[in-house]
Amino acid sequence: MSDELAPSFSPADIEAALYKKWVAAGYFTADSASTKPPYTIVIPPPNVTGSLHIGHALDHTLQDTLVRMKRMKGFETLWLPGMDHAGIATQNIVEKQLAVTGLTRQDIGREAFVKKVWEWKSESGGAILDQMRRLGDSVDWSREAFTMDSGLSTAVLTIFKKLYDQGLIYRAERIINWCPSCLTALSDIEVDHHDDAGEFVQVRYGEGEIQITVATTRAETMLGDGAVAVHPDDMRYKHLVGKEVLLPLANRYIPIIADELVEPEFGTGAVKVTAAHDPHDFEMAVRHNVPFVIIMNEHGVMDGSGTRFDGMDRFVARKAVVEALRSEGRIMDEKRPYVHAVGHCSRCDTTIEPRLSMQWFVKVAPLAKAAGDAVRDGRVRIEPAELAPRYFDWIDNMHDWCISRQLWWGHRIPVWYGPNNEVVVVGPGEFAPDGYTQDPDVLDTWFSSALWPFSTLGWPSSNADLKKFYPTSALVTGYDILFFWVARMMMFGLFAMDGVPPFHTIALHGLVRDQFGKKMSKSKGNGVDPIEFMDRYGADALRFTLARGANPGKDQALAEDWIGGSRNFATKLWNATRFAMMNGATTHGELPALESLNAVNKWILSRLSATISEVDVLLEQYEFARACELMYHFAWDDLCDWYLELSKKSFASGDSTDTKRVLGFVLDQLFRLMHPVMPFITETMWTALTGEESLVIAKWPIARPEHIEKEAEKLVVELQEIITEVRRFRNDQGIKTSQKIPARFVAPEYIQEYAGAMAFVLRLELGDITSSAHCEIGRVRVEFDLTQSIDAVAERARLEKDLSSAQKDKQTAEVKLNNAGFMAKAPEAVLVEIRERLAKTTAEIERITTQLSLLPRT
RNA sequence: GGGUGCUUAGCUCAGUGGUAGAGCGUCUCGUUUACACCGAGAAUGUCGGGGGUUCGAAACCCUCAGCGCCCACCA
Repeated sequence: MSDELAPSFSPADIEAALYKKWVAAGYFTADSASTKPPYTIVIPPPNVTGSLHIGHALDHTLQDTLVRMKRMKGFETLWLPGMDHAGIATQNIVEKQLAVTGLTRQDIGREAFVKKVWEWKSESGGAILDQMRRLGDSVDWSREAFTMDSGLSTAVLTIFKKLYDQGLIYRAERIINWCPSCLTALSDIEVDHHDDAGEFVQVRYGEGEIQITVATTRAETMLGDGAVAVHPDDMRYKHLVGKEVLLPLANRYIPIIADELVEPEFGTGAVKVTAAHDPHDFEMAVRHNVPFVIIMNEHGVMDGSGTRFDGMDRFVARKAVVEALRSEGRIMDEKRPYVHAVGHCSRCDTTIEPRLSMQWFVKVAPLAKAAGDAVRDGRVRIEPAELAPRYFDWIDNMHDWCISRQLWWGHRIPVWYGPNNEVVVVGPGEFAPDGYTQDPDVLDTWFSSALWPFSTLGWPSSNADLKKFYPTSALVTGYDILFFWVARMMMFGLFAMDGVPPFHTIALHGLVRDQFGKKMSKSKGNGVDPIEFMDRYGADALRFTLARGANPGKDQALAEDWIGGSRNFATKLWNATRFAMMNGATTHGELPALESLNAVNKWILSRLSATISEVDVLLEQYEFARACELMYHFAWDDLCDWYLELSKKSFASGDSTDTKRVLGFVLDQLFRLMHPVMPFITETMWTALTGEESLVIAKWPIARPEHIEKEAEKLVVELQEIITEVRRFRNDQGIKTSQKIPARFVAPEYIQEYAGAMAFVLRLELGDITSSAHCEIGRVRVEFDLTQSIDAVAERARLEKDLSSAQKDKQTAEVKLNNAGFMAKAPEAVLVEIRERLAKTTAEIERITTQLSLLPRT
């Protein structure tokens, strides 16, 4: 125990030292044999860029806040940290690095490439871990990094086989989203739709008797047309159905079919059917036996149409095809630009090409039903509830999930093919027969991520961890990955764990925006760097800022000023604690009997208890912003601005035994309460104050109902009003705060008792004086002996302002009381309040008017 | 196209029926025995527009306008 705190603190120093101390003491390590109730929290896989993103800083701040609180409440807490994040982003980064040496992944081969990714990943992953530790995360990192070739791999094999055996995984040739740049299939949510200025051209097919005009935005795909479709009831085209029409440029004859899917109102009412390059067309083609003509390769280059367009890029071909058609006089109409939604790869923004190919899919219907029901029937809560409709909307209308990716970085699909197209799905510990070859594709990263809540606990083997910590208590994450990750964990959790959902609560927070509420982006350069802010303001300041801005499900704007404000708050607390300790604040000994305390001490205890109970409720409801707001105002306003000020007199006069003990108690409790949001500085101050081991393992503060003291609160509010009024008077009179004024309180006994304390704060010298000026606040009159006469103009202005505000208040009260409807229907409590207001304002007006009349004319 | 959210002080945002709030910024004063990363005081809003419900609306309902986000295989 150090007897005093340094005049200033260095965040970097205390952060590094304390983190080491906490880890060494084993505070963060969960023990599945413990008998405490479990509190498990799932945290998202960190990103792969090698540096802490502000969004992750927010994630981890909120998660760690909950974990620290729960730990103090006596729970056995466990984080489920994720380090495994396969997929395109990682692969792209390493491929780019490789490209610097002039090589491609094909050049060095699959094995060498994967090894290279691992090397890079452990490096960047390690960097992120260090950065999160700096933030103060109390993650049990001994469970970190379930890797591709350890526990998670077994889990992937197990669930793949289980799904396959139940017919929930299948392989099929379908139209999928293909990125010609990443060269892989993508799931629906990896495709972003945004408006592009394209073209919309009407092309006349056929010759002579049999002609029909179709409309398209992708003219080049006509080379792969297998039919033209119209609506069955469309009278314009009824006579053509069943006939064959000449396909220009390709010089083939294709049938005209009728299908309900066609909108007669749209375009010309006739649609070209390109079975292999459009999902809609694919559906119709299956129904009508239209052939699949593939005319483009995986790079988006025309290939296989047997025309002169082969070898052209798809966009070049589009222009060329339109030109060729124009020269044949077949373009009947064209709109350019034609703005319409086009799919883009969410990673590289390349325009998605729908492509017919053989892929693996998860049949989601039964899984999604279960995942929706778990929330519908209340077994899983989504916080805030407003976001639940978004979840239902998505999960109830989900298409089958394409899980194969043509990448090298990820879990290999555990399927082997025999020489005669035999298919063997390989489970854990199983092997395919000799001569079989494994599917070259890997699984979508969210496939393995979906296993997180139970695979990290050792599933599929049943052990103590899994029994104790599943289902998890909470998932705290941004709403942006509700579909990517959350919904998929729900589906797989329910499936693998016999219908038990993976979490009790899904708490969704918003995203961090820039200071003007705009989305952060690299191209705009408005991103913020959490590391830089921690360097400059400390981890506590960053954490408190993020927590203070976190309203459930709502985005928060973040600027450097905000963090500076939190740092100021930390400094304020530091100085207040230093002052308290210099004046002998202590946590030793019994708290004095309540009845024996003065009103100021009673008041601060009452405020403390109220704050504790409100903060506790708010944190349990994931209302971080409101909780922080209460702590902030209790600490700064109630404690620093009023309690410490009002206590200075007793410290100065040496009559402060009660106050020392009460102050020590309040600080002790406040630090416990704030520890989850400002772990480092509270730990430092608390251990200095109490001499005890650590706040991490201290008990969470409990509100004491017996400390709630309405009378004391009322009295202190009165004292505050008096002090504020005298300060106003001094200010308006231009009297320096440092100048002492002889004064006297004319007040009821219960106020008079605090005259000394107030005089100390107000720099008044109490004594028998000749009054030359005074202030009146309700029943209290403060008289001053001013050496010079008062500034009557300033005083008149002050009083007139008070008068007009009192008159306004009186008027609104009168209007209400004269309103028959109000008198008849307003509740009694409101009536009483308004009557009191009327009485009070009436007295005020009388008092001020008298004072004004006594002022010398100027 | 379908959802959904927002619009409150200069800026960013709280506020789910009873006299409009916070942080930052602004103005004035001030180094008094914790703190200038401070203290004291002050200014600032027909709560997006228009209707309605109510004794009473920033809040509830309708409508219009603007902004944002999510979802969407209309060629």
